[in-house]
Amino acid sequence: MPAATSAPADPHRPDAKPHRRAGRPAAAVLDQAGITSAALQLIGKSGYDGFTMAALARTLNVAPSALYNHVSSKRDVLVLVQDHLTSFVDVSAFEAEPWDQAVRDWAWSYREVFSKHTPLIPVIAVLPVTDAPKTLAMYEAVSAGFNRAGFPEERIVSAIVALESFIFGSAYDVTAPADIFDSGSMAESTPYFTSAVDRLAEQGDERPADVAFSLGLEALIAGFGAMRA
Amino acid sequence: MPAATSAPADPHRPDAKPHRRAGRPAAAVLDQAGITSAALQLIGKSGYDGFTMAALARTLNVAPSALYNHVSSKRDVLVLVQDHLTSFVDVSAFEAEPWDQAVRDWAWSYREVFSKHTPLIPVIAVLPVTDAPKTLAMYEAVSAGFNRAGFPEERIVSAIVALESFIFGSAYDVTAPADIFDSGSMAESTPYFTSAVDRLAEQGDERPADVAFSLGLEALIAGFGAMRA
DNA sequence: CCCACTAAATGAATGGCGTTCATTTAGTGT
DNA sequence: ACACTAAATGAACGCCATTCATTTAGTGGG
Repeated sequence: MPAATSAPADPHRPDAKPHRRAGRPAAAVLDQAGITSAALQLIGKSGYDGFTMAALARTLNVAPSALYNHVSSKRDVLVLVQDHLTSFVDVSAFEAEPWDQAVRDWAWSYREVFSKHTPLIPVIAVLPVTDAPKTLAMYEAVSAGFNRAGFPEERIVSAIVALESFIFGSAYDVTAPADIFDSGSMAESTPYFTSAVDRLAEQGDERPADVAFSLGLEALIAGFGAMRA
Repeated sequence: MPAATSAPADPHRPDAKPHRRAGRPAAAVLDQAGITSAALQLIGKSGYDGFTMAALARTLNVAPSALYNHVSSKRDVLVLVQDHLTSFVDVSAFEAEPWDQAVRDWAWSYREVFSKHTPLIPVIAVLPVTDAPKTLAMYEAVSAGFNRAGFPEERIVSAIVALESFIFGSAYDVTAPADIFDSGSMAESTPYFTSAVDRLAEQGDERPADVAFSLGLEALIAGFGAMRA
């Protein structure tokens, strides 16, 4: 049985090889890194609908069943992709900017990355950090930033969870159709809402999803910022 | 072709029948309301994994293909279920409580309902309101409450969207495993985060998801509350 | 009264999916 | 040269949503 996703290699010792009791065939066509990048490519080209184990195997010139020597399920592949994507989330501001700006930069970057991968959100949201080392690394960077900014330690995790929840929900908004709030023929029975929608449309040309995200994010930053020592 | 979900019957005239040019068979075993309630029951009993068109048809004593006379896809059924569930979200506080308490009550109720139905969230989040009359009614009640409280009209929709995003993301948290933040063997390489997780665990016995939700919600309420006239 | 018309239900078929498994292939250390 | 093993194969399996030609059974108009 191959190493499962839940026991990833220690990134600090990439040479570390699992204990083996006999010879190992050299010509390994497949490995988790290769599967991950092929999956990411395939998703980029065909979307999540076109992302099937058969299609993934085809891009790797391999039989579908061969994948199961390196991965225990399709969900496993999604977890690998998710963790890889998380390394694209920019946490650098936590070492260069004041706390509020760091949170802002991180949150926008986080939403940006996953708004193109909303089918992963149900997976991420309930995934133990043990199964996602790069995600864990992101949490570490953010936690360190909160700590450095004098944020009360017992609330750090809750604040991150709250921010993340808002970010995930907002990632969906980005993909919503532009006319999602058009009440159409029922407009006359919903005067308050219809009027509010019209007023929004009159506003600047900024994307509605961006306006809502900014509004909520600034409220969260202000509210949490007041908790610092 | 049967009436689609996107053209629901006017709730104010339940007797209104679509124009027909010839006789209509009386023994209609199936209709959208029956399908919706059967679907809800089935989901309650078997979860979303057990919710298949075949299983749904079985509970209605009907062939799977018969469903397609009343519904155009499985997604359509999910939309019906979603809209029905939304009528369980409590918006009454907007007519009885001050604005901040009304938002609080509504948000907790909203999260409560959909935390048991997270597979619907990807559907709701991008669903045009036209296809979901009860959801539209909820927006109307909330908009009216914001208006009455002196909230600037051009920001009402953005505020609701932000709150909703936070609620949807938080609904996932409720279903996450308790040990989701256990960094396990990698604890020593993530000292800040591990320490923050430990500190959280030392706190009261309130569910972590509830603490995070409360933290974020209060920040949003405070931030948005300051915008009122 | 019955006939033309229709909505609704049927059951078989389709194509795709994720996954399993017995088997084969091909390197490796002893 | 042999024992051992990881990895790849290809054929199956069961399940899924959906389609479609056909049948069933009511109804209003003549």
